Amino acid sequence: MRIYLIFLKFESIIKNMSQSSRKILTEHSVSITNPRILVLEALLEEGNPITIDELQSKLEGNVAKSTLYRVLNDLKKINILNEFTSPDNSTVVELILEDHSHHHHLFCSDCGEVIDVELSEEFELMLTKEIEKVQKQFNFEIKDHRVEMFGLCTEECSNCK
Amino acid sequence: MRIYLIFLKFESIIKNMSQSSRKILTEHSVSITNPRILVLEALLEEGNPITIDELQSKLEGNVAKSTLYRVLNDLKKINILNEFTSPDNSTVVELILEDHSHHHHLFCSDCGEVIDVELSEEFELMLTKEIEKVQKQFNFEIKDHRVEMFGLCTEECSNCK
DNA sequence: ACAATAAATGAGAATAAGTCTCATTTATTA
DNA sequence: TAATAAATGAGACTTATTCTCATTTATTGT
Repeated sequence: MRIYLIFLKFESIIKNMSQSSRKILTEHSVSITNPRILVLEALLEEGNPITIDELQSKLEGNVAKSTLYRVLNDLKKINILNEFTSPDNSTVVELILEDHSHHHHLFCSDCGEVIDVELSEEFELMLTKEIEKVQKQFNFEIKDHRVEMFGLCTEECSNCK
Repeated sequence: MRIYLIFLKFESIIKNMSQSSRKILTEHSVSITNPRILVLEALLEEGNPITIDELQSKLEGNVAKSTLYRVLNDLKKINILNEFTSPDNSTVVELILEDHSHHHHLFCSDCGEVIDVELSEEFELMLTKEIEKVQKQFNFEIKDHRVEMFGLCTEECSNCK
């Protein structure tokens, strides 16, 4: 009975992933296709920034390479995908979910993991003020910003294998 | 006479570039070769982050492509070159000079220019505190950080063409 | 200053990430 | 459900970067 309940819960998570994916696509008036659902599911399941390589292996050959890149570009176009480069020069990709607020990135130079980090409101406020100064100084209109932190996970770090 | 003095000054800047380049190489016990001097001179002359493409055209074919990449890797190894990727995915490179203090980057999504930005001491202090918190939270040893700002230069911006 | 040795270079081949093409398949809509 | 437009897969193509190897250049000890 217990196991059955766990199974039900698990199944509903899977179902939700697929439903969330579909919802995301319709909300952005993008046609619902299998590769798009698979890519979105993989990204939702990961829930963290992920390299293209990792994404490709998650997809287990179910989406052609050309299609994968096309789908990622589609997601970028509707502004729900963030793409950046890790210090070891691999392309990292992550879904921008409404409920996942503004965040920054922590890179482990050892295992390559990328971790989402939220900084204090107090800090963000101060950063906003700094950015205003920079805008004036350089006559820029700053649209976005990001703090990147580089380091090493220590032995006990649960985020790294 | 005036022109001659200007010429002398100009010549001494050039001479200094070459001498600085040599100094940098000897200080890091890296053998002094023509391509290395040419690349260092180009980077010193630029004084700002520069894309590989721009660097290549500055070198006017005087350094082979393979050598250019090798020299850049040499400079990275001795920790005097910083490499990162701009939002439009081109590789950007910049010399780390002792006198050029800790700084951040401002990217123009329009013209692609990358500008070095220093933020206030007050802000850096606060960021350091935030980073300490992150270190504890994720059991990380954070070695470096960087604030990236993305935006558009306005029409009057002197940094963009 | 010079010869011997080790290191660096140039040219182009090799690799890998990402894009493009085009014939086929799939989704949308009327 | 058929017609049409859009998306896909397979692999060719492009471009950034690395690698290879024969030749050139720098370094070192004499």
